[in-house]
Amino acid sequence: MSEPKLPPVYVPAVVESARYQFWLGKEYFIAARNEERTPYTIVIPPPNVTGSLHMGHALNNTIQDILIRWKRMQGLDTLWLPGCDHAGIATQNVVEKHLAEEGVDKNDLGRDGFLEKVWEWKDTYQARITKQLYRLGVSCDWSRERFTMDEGYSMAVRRVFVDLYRKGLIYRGDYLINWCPRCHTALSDIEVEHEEEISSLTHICYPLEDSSETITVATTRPETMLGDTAVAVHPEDSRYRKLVGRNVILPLLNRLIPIVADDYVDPAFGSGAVKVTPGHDINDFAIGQRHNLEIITVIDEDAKMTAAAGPYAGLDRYECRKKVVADLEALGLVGAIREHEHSLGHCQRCGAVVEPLISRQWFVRMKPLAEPALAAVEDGSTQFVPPRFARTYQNWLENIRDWCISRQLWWGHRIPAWYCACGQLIVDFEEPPGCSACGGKLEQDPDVLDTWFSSALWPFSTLGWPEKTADLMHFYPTSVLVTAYDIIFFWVARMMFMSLEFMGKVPFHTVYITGLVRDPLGRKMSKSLGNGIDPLEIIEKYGADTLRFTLVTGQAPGNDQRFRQESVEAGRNFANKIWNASRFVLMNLGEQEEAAGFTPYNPKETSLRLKRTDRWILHRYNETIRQTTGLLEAYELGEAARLIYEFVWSDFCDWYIEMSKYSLYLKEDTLDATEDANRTRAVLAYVLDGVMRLLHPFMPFITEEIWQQLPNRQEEALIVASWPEHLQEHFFPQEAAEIQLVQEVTRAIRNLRSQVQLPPGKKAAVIVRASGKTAGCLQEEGHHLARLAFAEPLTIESTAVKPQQSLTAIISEGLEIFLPLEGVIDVKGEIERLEKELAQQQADKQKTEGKLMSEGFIKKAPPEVVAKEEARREEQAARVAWLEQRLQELK
RNA sequence: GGGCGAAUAGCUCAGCGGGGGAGCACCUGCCUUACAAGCAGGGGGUCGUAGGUUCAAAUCCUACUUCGCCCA
Repeated sequence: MSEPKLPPVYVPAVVESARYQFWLGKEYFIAARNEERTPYTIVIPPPNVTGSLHMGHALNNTIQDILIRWKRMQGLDTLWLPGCDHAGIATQNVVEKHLAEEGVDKNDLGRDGFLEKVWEWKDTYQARITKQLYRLGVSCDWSRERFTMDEGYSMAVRRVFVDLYRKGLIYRGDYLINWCPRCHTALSDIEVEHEEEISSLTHICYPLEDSSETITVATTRPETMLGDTAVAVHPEDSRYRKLVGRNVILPLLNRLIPIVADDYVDPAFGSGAVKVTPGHDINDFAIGQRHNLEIITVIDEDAKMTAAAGPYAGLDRYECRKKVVADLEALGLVGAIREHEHSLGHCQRCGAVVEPLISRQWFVRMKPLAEPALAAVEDGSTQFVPPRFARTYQNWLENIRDWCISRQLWWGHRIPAWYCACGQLIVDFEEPPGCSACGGKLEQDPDVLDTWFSSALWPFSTLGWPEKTADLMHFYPTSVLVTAYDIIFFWVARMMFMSLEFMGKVPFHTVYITGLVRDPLGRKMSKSLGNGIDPLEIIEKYGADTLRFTLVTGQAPGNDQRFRQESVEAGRNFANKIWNASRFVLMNLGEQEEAAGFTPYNPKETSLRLKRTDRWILHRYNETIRQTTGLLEAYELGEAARLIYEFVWSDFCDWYIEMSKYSLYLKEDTLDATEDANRTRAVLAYVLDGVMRLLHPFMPFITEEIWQQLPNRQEEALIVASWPEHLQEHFFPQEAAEIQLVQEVTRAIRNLRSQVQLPPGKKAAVIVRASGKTAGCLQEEGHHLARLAFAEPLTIESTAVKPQQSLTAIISEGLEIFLPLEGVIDVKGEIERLEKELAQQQADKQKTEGKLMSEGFIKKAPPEVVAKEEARREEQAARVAWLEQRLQELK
């Protein structure tokens, strides 16, 4: 063995940054755009430039990197396109807050001055995010990095807007929209988050006109009564049928409003009559439309009461609520006030209670766009992984309402619409020189577009659209989109319909949905809770590979995971295990590099005489390749990682490396011994090389680092090395079964030894009763039993008899193990142990027999299953008989 | 009100029709020359409850219970 080249503990910090620079320098991440090769494209879900990356990003980008690195190794023309999102409201809020801390109001800076500050912010944070992604090890093509407000992208946004407008799919009008009084902008329906809250349900009596009767309505928002323009009842409600068509006098303002009949009203709720405020409630707005009701706006953009609220004008909506209730009480018009749970809309970005308001905004007509998007998922052009998320997507698109896309913000894509004092409206890509009707001066719409309007174009506009660039022609449609389930509506669905509308093709064939990364208690990580875990901290402490491995093994597609310190440590231990296994192999190859006669193992043309253990590990390795590749194809990344873990730790480290020591440490200077050692080194090196390949997508840094130290490399870097293939040459089921037997015998001996607390390392005689091929195999591999179970001297005979005082075990019929223990044996303990095993075996045997007695089973189960049960019965019967006999002998 | 998910070892989770696994934790013994971030051995589960389908159910179906999420 040569001097160790590697330290005994893996220190990620030493290798990671240098490795990333190496990959970058060699331009391995840059997509070749080779027309001959099959493209494989992923566009990154662009992180918001609001701040830094969180665990969700770490998970999401790890998954993308695994897919990209795997496909790159498979020889596909891979492109992973990175970039950031300008994140309209979110970024504007963050920068406003930041400026406020410095005592600066955005209005003092003015629109242009403020935007300058936001651009500075964007530059800082995009750079920070990029650095963080570097640390994670992602292999994005940085030469193609995009931003949702860069020049080309902005052009694409304008093209889409103008095109949709000209097709009649974008319109402007006065409708009830969700207004955030804090952010001072309109929001789309999905930017409103509903929360269940307990509030008061106030019953108010409205006096009828020309009568002393009253009709009672129930509301959680008494202040909106100032804007009521009707009272509605259900048409079938006998209590109120005679009142329909009559008027009530709206208290406080003394307006006359009609009683109308509408199916929407639930007769069982409250009093069965509802007040109708078309200006401040979405359902009331709908009723208003059906009955041609007047719309009165009583709350303004600051959530204060308007002049229409008469004496209440200028009051905040909540102060007004109190005052209205008090005034009504003074008039004796308030009935019961009950506690009531109802859901209340909050602004997604700032948490303020959203106010439904009538406002003039721009909308996208959704029906015609939603239909093809639904069809594409219906016919499988785009598939969700796991498939259940397709239903989420469908439900949303099937019930979709028009999309309010204008935002009263400064940061974002300015709406390409210009107005003239003469009333002319011009929508165009570029600013028109003057009014097309009167030649007058034009003014551009001050509003910007919903961020998601531009994000929806990400899969094609990042590739150069509307130009027909070579990238667009080659890399579109993209392959897989990796994202969390919470933005299926915001982003996935919108990319679908925009891509279908403008590219005529789905943007990706697969949508891989991840769960959320939660804190150890299962709570969502959030700034307000302060329970977030910074991925960078984990990377600094444990390394990026460890973080990646932890995240990917902790997840199953679509399921949330908890991020726990213990799991990270398990990942760290695995990295260290890999490191040390590699150390072992490299240390043993060290002197061999200089020595003559080292033949690297080549499965296609080998002169090496493979031994049973070699064939076994090659067989297992081959199986691992097949299964790993299959799991990756099925997007079961966590399962794939666990499978490799199992192979590396158990098969390779615990068994093959341990067994290899026999060949490597034998210092006999014979031709055979030298050949044996050389062959073992070659196989060790071959399998280690393969393991590095299989693990590379998951743990890129450590694998590249180790791989670079392997001798006889054909390729220049692991990142561009080939993905291992399942080889017919490595199909050795016979040897695999034989070594499995050796393992079972080893474990049985170890188990017997530990019964009597024989210290490991202390040699003890073992007698094995075996015959035929089994005996031959154990005889040949006997040296492993001697090394791994300290079975020395070892006797293997078909006629072996149990020594008087000995512990015994049975592996299978005719394969028995005796551990002679002159004077040491604890008879009572041994009887207990055997009785326990006998009970177990008898129970198992009974179960099997029950199955085989059943006629249905014999008739209907597949023959191979029946055969398996029959074999099991034989085995169990033999064991039971054997155990009974041993117990007899002991008693 | 509609939809979805989860319920499996003490904890965190895989598995999703033919005798239930992992990591951590626990018990016992080991500083064995790759690794104590390790090695070897061990204990521990009527797979939420009740029905059903099937020769066969943790796995498929139905209902229910608890928890969580999404939509209205």
